[in-house]
Amino acid sequence: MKPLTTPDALVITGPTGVGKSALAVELAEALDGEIISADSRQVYRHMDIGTAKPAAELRRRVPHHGLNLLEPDETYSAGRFARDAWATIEEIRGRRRVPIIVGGTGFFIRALLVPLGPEPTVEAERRARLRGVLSGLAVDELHRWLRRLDPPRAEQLKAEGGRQRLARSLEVVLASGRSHSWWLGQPSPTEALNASVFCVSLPQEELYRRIDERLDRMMASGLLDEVRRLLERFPASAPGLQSVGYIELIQHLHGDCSLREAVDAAKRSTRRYARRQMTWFRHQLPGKTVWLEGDRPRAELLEEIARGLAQHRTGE
RNA sequence: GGCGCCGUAGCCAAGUGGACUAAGGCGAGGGCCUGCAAAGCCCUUAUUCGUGGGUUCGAAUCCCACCGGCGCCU
Repeated sequence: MKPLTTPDALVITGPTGVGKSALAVELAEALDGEIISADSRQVYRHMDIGTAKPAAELRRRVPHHGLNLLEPDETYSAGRFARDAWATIEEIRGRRRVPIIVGGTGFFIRALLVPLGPEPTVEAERRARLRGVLSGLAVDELHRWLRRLDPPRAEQLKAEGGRQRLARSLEVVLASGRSHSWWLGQPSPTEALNASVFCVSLPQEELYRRIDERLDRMMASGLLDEVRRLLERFPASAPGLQSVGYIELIQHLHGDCSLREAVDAAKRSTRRYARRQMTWFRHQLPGKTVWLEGDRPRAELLEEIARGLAQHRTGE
């Protein structure tokens, strides 16, 4: 019997430190799959320890895609991720293998599940100039401009907009001559990925414990040296370096705090990040997402995933 | 034993009689999200100022006692 709705891919997500990478590799081995990373930091080269990039040993066992795409001074985006991931998914399917998307960047994953709309094309130079101008404006100024150029969007962002989203909306209007609201109303040119989504979670206390331990391990593995080497080649303001762990250690290397303080701060930031991820997952992941308890034995998790897949097949 | 200083939220801390129905920071918790997402944002968090009395129209603020901490003296 040919399944009616075989998923085109699997998605394994969850907060940082729950153990997605190792689980994904075992899953890939069991399913004859390949892994696509959905992680906004692991796309950067030279940032291995602090981004908890899957170890060489894991990468030898299963092909990993989406890692080491950029230099730390380059920027990536959800849209670009979706395009890259789609291309890779098709390649993997062409090999008659199973694409397994693994990562904690919720927005990237959602860009696959709920495709982003069309985007105005802007030449890089013009866009950079626009961003430069917009970044010089105060938040309320941005909001005033948006209210004039795209009232509905200004209304949406009003309460809790934030400069980045306000600037994005203005950039779209200014570059395309059409309001961001208009763009948001356009149907998406790409189809939604038909995937079974699994989210691994852990009781908060346990997750925090693992995060702290992992940071100590990162330090023992030479995270400080990694950061030092990065600073020799890139400015501290490079997009890739705006990452949990790196920010704090850079502060220490700049002499702003002791190493101990930096490590403690890095642990706190990671915990806060994990918390934000959980909030996002709770509300933004599809309703049919299967939640897995990360402290259960891996074999049980694999079984549960298999059950989830069977359910997906029967169309449930 | 005597003298002095201090005691405000989980932590740090402002306020030293009336707009305090007690700043701010950290931490913690919750939330937002259509191309920077490990980003960018929003909200909540002391019915009460060590305890008990007193003075006063009014006290975190003044007085007394006690408790706790710190320092100095003997």
